[in-house]
Amino acid sequence: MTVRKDDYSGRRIRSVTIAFNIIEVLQERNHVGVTELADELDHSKSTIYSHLQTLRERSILVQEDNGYRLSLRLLDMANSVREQIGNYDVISSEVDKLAEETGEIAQFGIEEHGRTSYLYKATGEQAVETRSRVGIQQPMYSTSLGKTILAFMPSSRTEEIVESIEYTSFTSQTVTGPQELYAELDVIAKRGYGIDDEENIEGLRCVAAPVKREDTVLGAISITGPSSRFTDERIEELSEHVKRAANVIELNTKFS
Amino acid sequence: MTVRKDDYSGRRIRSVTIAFNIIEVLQERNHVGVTELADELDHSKSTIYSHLQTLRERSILVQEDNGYRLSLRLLDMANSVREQIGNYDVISSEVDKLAEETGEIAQFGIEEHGRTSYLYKATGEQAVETRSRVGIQQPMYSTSLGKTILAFMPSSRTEEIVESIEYTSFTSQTVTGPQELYAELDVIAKRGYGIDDEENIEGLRCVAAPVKREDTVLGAISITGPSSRFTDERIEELSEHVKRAANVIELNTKFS
DNA sequence: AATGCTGTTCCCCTCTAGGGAAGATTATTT
DNA sequence: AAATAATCTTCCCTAGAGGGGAACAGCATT
Repeated sequence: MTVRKDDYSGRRIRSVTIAFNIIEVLQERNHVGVTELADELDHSKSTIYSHLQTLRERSILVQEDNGYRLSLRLLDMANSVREQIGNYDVISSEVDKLAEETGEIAQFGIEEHGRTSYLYKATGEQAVETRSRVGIQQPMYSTSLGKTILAFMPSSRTEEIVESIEYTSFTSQTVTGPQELYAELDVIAKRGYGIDDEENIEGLRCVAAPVKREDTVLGAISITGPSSRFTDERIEELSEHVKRAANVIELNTKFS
Repeated sequence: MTVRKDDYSGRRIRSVTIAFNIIEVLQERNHVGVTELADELDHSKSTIYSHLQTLRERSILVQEDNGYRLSLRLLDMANSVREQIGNYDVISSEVDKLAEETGEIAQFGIEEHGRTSYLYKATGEQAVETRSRVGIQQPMYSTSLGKTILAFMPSSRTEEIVESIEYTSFTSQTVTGPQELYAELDVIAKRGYGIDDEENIEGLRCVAAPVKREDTVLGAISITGPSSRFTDERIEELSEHVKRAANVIELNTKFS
């Protein structure tokens, strides 16, 4: 297996960075004008203007009366990403089912550059609000999805990631270093599912099961809920649900 | 109302163009390497490499064993776009309903830079295959969605668009110029719904109703199907369906 | 061990692209 | 309606960004 570096080496292209800064601003707030963007990103109006024209020509954004906004073109890109991941339909339908039958939050995540990225999320009837969102990243060591993925990927890759992590304690329960994490991963590997016991967010617990494929993991599927409802017994019970869902997804992964 | 130019003036940023060329290649095919991209886009490996590192740092793409692929970050962007459009939930549920009750393809589109962009698509039981896809653009003058939107937007904007169109005949029925188009728009405005009678694709007919808001149009909702099933009577019948769906969406558009 | 792939780094030189400022256009004010 | 103040857009100058070539490094295959 090729050794991947998760640090960022090499040169950066400044104008590309500027372009994505613009896109990021537009992601948070639409109908922004040239002047406003120039002020916010600390560039001259002419610079921003040229960028906007470039992005506009590429149909990344549209110009409307009251400013620029991101275009639907991005929806097409997102679709391509979903298709490339493969098995999106099975995954989403299993996550939906899980959310419905448990009433909680169900999610599917994969590893990207040593972090957990959410591919799909469904919220059940009594689900709590969380800040997790499709497409964003979270640390691997503080989430059930991340730890579960780590526990089942080829050990060479697991080590790469574990060693490159900078550990930050989000709560008093957060794993604080490699040794502790390795121990936890062992437990998960043996038990077959991973738990997040208020390690990422105070008051929230999760259970996750890996979706395996040959000698590696495609991702993991999880359920999240408030500690009040997520007793040890309930978690064990829920672990059966996630394992079953994971299994269904695995069975539908013959090709791709 | 501000006069918008739909032609592309001003300077372009070359490196941003290169970056999006890379993204476009990656959209069609994942796990592409540096060398391959350099060949395909006709740039040196070092150039492509720097770009890839930049995009990687921005989490636009991920580097895996067998090459680069677009990251889930794009799903997050797509979500922002949907949120910015507003009323996405009502729109998608109405389109779903429409597809289900008619068994055909139902779509919702908006205008972007004088073209029709698809925001949402649902396919019913007996739906035919089409190349339309969420996020992509089609001409306004050859689609029921586009013509319907044109028919109900402020006339100043309609003119701007109609005049800037370059007319291409996709089928023998395609509208061929401004005069013909204006006449058609009049009919649509009076009738309350628009029709595409094999004007965009041979063998396909569509009906669309506008989703209005104050003095302008948010977009339009349509049903598409094979001419064999879409007799004039059926179309008139279906027009009621789309008008009803459009109305439901309108009623849910108080804010935003 | 040798060859042929990849990805990565280095350096040079050109011309890109960022910035300032002035000109257009539209909006707001009086 | 004229005047003012915002925008957006264009133009030009010049520093340094970034594209390219080539050499290097790391794997894989033979």
